[in-house]
Amino acid sequence: MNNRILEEIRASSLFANTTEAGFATLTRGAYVQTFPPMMDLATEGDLPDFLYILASGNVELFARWNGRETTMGFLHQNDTFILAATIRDRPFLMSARTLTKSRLIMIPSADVREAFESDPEFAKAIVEELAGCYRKSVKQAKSNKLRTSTERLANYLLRQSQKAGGASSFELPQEKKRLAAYLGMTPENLSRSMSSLREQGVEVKGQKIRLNDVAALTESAKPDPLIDSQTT
Amino acid sequence: MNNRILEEIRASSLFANTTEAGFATLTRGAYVQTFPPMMDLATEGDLPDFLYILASGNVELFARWNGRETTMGFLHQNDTFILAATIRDRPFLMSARTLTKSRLIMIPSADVREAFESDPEFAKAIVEELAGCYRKSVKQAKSNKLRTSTERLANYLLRQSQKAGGASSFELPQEKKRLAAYLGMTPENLSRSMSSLREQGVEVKGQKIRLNDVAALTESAKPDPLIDSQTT
DNA sequence: TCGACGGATTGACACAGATCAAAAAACTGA
DNA sequence: TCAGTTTTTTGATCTGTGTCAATCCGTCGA
Repeated sequence: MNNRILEEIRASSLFANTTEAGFATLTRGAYVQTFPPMMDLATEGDLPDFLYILASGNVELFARWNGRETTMGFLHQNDTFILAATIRDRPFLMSARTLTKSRLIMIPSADVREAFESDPEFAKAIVEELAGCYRKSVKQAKSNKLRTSTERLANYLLRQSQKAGGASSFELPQEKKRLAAYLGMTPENLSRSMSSLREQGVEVKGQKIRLNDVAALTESAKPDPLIDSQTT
Repeated sequence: MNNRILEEIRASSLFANTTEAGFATLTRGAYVQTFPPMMDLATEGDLPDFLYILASGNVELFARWNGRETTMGFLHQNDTFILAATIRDRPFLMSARTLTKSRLIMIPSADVREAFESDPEFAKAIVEELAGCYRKSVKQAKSNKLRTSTERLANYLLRQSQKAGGASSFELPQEKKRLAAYLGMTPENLSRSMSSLREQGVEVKGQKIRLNDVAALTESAKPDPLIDSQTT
């Protein structure tokens, strides 16, 4: 494993404070692999062999039941997945696929569990990460149960604007049909919801979004830090 | 703090393997308190002062947004709550209230964080617990997004039957209006869904449920271990 | 025992969102 | 560049679920 890759792994917040010994354990069997778009990385029900860390690219988490499929979330740089399954050595609850060409760091599950036992700093980072994942999941559940689909969309747009440094103009990071599934609606209704938000200054041109009246949108979307804040 | 209470705390799986030193840290400021029904224990947005462990009774987790309220979950004996918030020292995302008279063990958040740092066994237990909470939350999200309300109810009934040791007859552990909120539907529709499940042998008499044809109900509910299994 | 209250059920109706169909627009790859 | 494919949009319609209102039921305290 070459140094550039080791440094790349170190940079991930999960390993920032890991001891040298713990880091050695984690990287001895680790490797980095590049995947093409639309490649399945993990399938729900399988047992975890690796902990994945997304070094670059975009990954979709999704789940199926009874012939239906929905999007559970999107992963971005430095996000981990399969962590809870790895810790408990239980089957994945969600599947993952690349949306764009992606580079993934893969660490054998057994090594993660060993480093967790031996390195308190790593254990602490794991707990922070896990608590963050849980809190994100609770926020999503609240959003889905307490808001209508248009309200979810409006707040999603405000969060994206936030993420883009408060820019009033930004690009949707994925196709609309996936965004629709993520927000728990059909593509047809996403399109209609976008139109209905025109009254609040939302302008859509392909993947480009422009918020012409953030104040009005905020007024109607009523974002709540206990659902929408990024800092978990 | 008397011995009976200490033993009670020890019995909770979170502390089973905790070292003596860690246990001392956790219990030095801990106390046990009994609350009457319908008492608010925590309010979303507040910062965690204590980690709560439910020694006996029933507690409801709920959340509000924009004047709406929904039930996020029910807690039973030995369940913890506010754990993720305590770990990250972040505001609660959910509120909690007692449904029945309940006894709660309360451990100061600072002591939890200290024990977590100093006792690897406790840290391990925390991670297991947290991973379990996260997985439960993901399962709920899948259920809500992939199933219709009647499907959610049918699978809920099968899970309850399972919990009752596979008994075909059992009691709903809470009022129907709370169950409805938990399942993401109105009380009116819960009632109608129950009626529609009569065809699959579901018999309702007040809080008493009787499943006269588990095979037929299972056939139509299509339970999935990746959504419905209790063992996370 | 009775009355009062909250919870549960039933029916009528409204509405958000899904489905189906078709056209338009945006990509894809030779 | 252009055919072929996929995604997005638009319109029409349908369905599941929510809302409102009335009634029923069970519990509990006087």
